[in-house]
Amino acid sequence: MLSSKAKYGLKAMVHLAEREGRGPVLIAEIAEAERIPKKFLDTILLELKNHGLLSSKKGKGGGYTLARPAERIMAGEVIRILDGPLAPVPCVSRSAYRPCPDCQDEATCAVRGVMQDVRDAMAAIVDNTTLIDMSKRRGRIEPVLMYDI
Amino acid sequence: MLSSKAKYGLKAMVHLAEREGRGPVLIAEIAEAERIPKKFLDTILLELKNHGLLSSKKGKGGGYTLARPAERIMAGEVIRILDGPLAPVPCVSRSAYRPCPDCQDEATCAVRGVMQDVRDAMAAIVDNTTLIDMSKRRGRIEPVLMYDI
DNA sequence: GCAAAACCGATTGGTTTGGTCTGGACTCAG
DNA sequence: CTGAGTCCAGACCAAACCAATCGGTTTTGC
Repeated sequence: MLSSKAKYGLKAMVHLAEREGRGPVLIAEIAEAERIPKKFLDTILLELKNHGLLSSKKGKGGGYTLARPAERIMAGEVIRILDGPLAPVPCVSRSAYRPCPDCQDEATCAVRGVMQDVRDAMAAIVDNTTLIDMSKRRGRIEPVLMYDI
Repeated sequence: MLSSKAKYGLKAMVHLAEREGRGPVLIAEIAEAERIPKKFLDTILLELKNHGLLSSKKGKGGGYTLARPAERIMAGEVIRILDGPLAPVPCVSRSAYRPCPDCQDEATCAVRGVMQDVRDAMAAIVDNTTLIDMSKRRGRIEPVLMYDI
């Protein structure tokens, strides 16, 4: 299950992708537009910033911007930062392998094989979906924004 | 993340698949062989029984047996019973659709599309993997996979 | 009747989730 | 310099969830 945190993070990132090139965006604006509790979003964006996905500027005229072009930021990066490894069991994680505490022999574990397949299938999707892909796929909120000055 | 409960349930089901046709198997035997806390396994097997995946016999000479041939029991069934729906967000679940409490319009949700793909990819695997598949695969060396993380 | 075994409801202790609170640090206009 | 506007940081908290256990009860075979 995707946590609220990761869900909010993805929504916020897509929001930023859609404002790309138009300067810093306020937390408050994102929170209102995407209906995310502002204080919670605070901590989420900070975490994404500390992992290098966002840049920020303080003070008047400040806000957040994507640290890289939106077409090079993958959904999988956001999810891993906010929710941890994708892998359903730690022993099949590539980014954060750990042996499962309860099985003494990975080779004879009946569960591992199928979970490895699941992990790979999930990774194949989220690591090939960019913020732009996500934005394009959603139904447009305000077409009026296209006629921006 | 797969819960311990589902993991134990899968292991127990594969264990039963490997004893297929040889009469009821004791909880205690499964618990010892698969290194699962017995009392916990108690509740897990009961739940699987109440959902129709297992049959049981009480008293001396009792135990659990698969309610259907192992080649017709899918990993996905076990996982859904013990862990609930696969879908990362409720609004893309086929078996248990619910609107996400926080988005007021599914059509404009940026997250829904990619999560739907993830759900479908997971389902394609776990709903096409039988207990027999899991049993056959265990003990073998996993082929090196090509996905990057 | 007695022991073996599954069945069942309640409870516990720990962890995670989904936040909030309070204050600090930095930036810029005037 | 000062203060309003921002982001930054950590401690804190209630509720939910998880993993497991407890203490029994029923059913069955002999």
